[in-house]
Amino acid sequence: MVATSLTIDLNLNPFSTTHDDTHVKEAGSYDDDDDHSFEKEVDDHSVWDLSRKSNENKKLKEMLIDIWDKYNSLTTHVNKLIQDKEELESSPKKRKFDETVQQSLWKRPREELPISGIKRVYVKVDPCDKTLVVKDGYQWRKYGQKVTRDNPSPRAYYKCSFAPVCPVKKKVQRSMDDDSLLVATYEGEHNHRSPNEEATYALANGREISTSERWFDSPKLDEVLVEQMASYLCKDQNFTSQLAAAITSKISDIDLFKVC
DNA sequence: CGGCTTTGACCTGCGC
DNA sequence: GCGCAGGTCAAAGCCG
Repeated sequence: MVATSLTIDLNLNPFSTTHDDTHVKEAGSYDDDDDHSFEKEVDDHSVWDLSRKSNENKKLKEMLIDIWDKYNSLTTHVNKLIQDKEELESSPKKRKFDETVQQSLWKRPREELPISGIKRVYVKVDPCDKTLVVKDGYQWRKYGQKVTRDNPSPRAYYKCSFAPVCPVKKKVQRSMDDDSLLVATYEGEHNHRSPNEEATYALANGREISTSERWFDSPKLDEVLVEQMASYLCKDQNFTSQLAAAITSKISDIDLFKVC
């Protein structure tokens, strides 16, 4: 597993960074009778500061994209590991049973299944939560629910909201062995970006996503994205310590201005 | 009012 | 051909 770490120079305080020092000194050495020169210098400083922040903003956006890519690849990797582990732990008899079920599920012999067309994803959920919802970034429309013979838990059938343009279907059913595990089976490949990827893409291009450009216009999307990013960043001690330092520095500077 | 979920009915494939 | 089981349809109801 690859450990991910961030080194972020937030530069939240425009007067505290090393390359700002000379500028602050110059600004502080003006005579009172040179008002115009001082104003011009303040304007220059604002423009320069704006430009610098704009560059930092751009860098942060690039980092956000990178983080999101890493998050996606890690999720895929974890799912694969869980799947491998389950296969190893299951007895030969059970494995044979699973294959029989898998074949009957899709009404096609296993060897005829497209290798990348069908994939299973295991999602840990609260056992008390009886809803068959797997949050995967895409929007789904439920079109059926059925209790199957081999599992007392009902199976939910979903189509991608962009059907018939997008042919992807998914089935969600609680695992027989583990009540807190949902098994999502995907059929087909999305022929569009996920709403999360769409948001990240738009962010990277430095523009808002217009309603017509969004694959779907859900206010929950931003919320989910922000939560995921916040959760990811909070796990990085380097980031949190630098953030704390930057905030402390900013607060002390504000206090300093008040005194002046 | 539009979009989504629910749920019973119907369709389809497979084994006997 | 029949019965069974999984998969899909579509009308009704719900909700924001």
